[in-house]
Amino acid sequence: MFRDKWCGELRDTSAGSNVNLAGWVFRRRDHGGLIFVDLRDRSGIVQVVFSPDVSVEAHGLAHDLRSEFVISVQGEVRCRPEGTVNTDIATGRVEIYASKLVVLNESAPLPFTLEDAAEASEMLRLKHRYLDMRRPELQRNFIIRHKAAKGVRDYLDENGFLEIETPMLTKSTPEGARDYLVPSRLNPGNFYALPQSPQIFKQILMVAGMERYFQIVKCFRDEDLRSDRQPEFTQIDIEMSFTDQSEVLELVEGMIGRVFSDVLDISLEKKFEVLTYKDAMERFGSDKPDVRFGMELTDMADLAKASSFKVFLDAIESGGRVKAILGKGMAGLSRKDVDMLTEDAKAFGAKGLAWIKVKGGFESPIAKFFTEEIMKQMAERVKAEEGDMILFVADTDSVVHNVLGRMRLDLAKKLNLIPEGFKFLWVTGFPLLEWNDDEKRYAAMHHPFTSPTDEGIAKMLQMPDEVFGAKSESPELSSLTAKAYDLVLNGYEVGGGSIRIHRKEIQRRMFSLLGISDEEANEKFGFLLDALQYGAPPHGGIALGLDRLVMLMVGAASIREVIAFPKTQKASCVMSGAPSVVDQKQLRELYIKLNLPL
RNA sequence: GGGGCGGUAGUUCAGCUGGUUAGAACGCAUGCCUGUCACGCAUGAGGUCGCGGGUUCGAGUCCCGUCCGCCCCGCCA
Repeated sequence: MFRDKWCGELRDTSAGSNVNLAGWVFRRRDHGGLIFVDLRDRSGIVQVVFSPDVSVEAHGLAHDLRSEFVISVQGEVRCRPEGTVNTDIATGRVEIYASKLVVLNESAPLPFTLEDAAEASEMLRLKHRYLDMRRPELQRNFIIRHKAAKGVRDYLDENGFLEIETPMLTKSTPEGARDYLVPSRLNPGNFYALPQSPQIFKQILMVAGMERYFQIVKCFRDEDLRSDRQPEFTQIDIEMSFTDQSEVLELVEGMIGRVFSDVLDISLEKKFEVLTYKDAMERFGSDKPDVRFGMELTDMADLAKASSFKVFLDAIESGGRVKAILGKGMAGLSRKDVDMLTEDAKAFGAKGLAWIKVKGGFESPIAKFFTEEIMKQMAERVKAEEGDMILFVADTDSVVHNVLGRMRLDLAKKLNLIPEGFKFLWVTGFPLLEWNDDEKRYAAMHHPFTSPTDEGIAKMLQMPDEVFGAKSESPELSSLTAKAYDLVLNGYEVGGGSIRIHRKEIQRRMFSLLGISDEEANEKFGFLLDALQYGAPPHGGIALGLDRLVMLMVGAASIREVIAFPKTQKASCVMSGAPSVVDQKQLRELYIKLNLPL
């Protein structure tokens, strides 16, 4: 036995007792006569004193200790002498007088310091992730991640859910993200796909009468990375039978509430705020708005109409919008600052940015197009006060919302308007379909198994066949709403789900609506369609992004801080070197010939 | 596919309009030190300035290309 106590648990109540500890040398302070070592294990740090008065041998050995040597120590816990207590650490009232020291392993000098003060570059941290993970911050992240996952399991278990595994080697399906493919040796020329989510399998588990399923499971999507997106990530995947939207929301609210209270000791509001997709877009210009602060998008069309500003008038004339946000305290911005804002707006897709400063009257290049009275009403509507600035975008509906939605976030960050805390939000009533202008077809906004609303189903069943697979956008189809819902936390989408289609003929109609022929549907999704004809119960569910949720819980800026071995933006692992070339032999076994670009 | 930022000692960085021997702090090594806790003191070692090419009498610095990392757009049902 190497140890009988953890470093971080020692208090003055243990004074006088003999303990065995094991861990890493965090810091060594060698005074010649006395040597102090901060010994670290996962639980924390405790000071070990090596004195020739206690053990000449241990003291001699301690001279050669270096950072991150692995040692075990036997010694007496003593209260520290008057005036030497360290209030910065939990164990600061005691120290261990070492009677025995064993060096279990030495360590080469580290490529970077483990002290949090000087952060190493992320690449270096990832290359030596085993060192990075020794840092208390990362240890805390993984403890919280573990507790969150455990809270989820406990809660779902108590609510009658069964954790059931689904295959990792599965079938490539059209729609959605790019698949990671795995060649099949036994079936030359054929490939498995790694799951983008267990969607179809969990629906089939409902047909199988499992009624309540969950899984904490890796999913894979071969798309470009972001600070909140990794090619492999973990979902809390949930599906239940005989359910409806409100029951799913209630379940998740309970689960999240439980996790936040268990793990962070934070009690959330019992019911989360609910916004429709339409309201979210109108008010915040985003389907995943951060609602911790206001700065809402304000419609200015009626007032803009009363102006002689052609840009505004044209936008309204052609069915577009004129909306504004309030730039709190931004009237002092220089010409250059405003130019930069305009560049931002253009980068987000706007043709330009109009503005009015409230600065002892109204100051604006477009002031001449407005009466004083109109500008006064505009200012009142966005609650602009002296020193503020009103920012306008006029364009199509989607451009206005996208640009102002992004600027709202950007400016709020710059102006420090976003309060700390956790604000959950449901976004519901998503459109069922999204027109893809490049491919001249509709795509499912959520996924093709999402149920339309009841009215939507009725409409769909009545629509003439010509509507399906239409090559142009149809107002009828665009207005269909889905029984889908997203869970948003502080501006991040942390979950999404829906009530599913459980009747075969509706699923078939859905496929044809998406321009997927009966033949293709049978080939790609035949197993689901088959299953649906044998008494599939009504069902629905949700999937939550565990990585994102934990990232927000620990206050990290990137998902990589809560993943043990994350990948870089080029989806490589700098520690293992994956991905890498493989032997010709391996390729031959798989009947694969490379065709690389020059 | 596109935009932006970065790559100099083991680490974090500085290095101006091109100019002598490329610096600092921390870390590392050796020695001294019995109350430190970012211990202190003394001495010392340590550099392919990401890589390749070009301009120039001369390139860490300018130009072109390329690789890598980060942020964002597109993409992510």
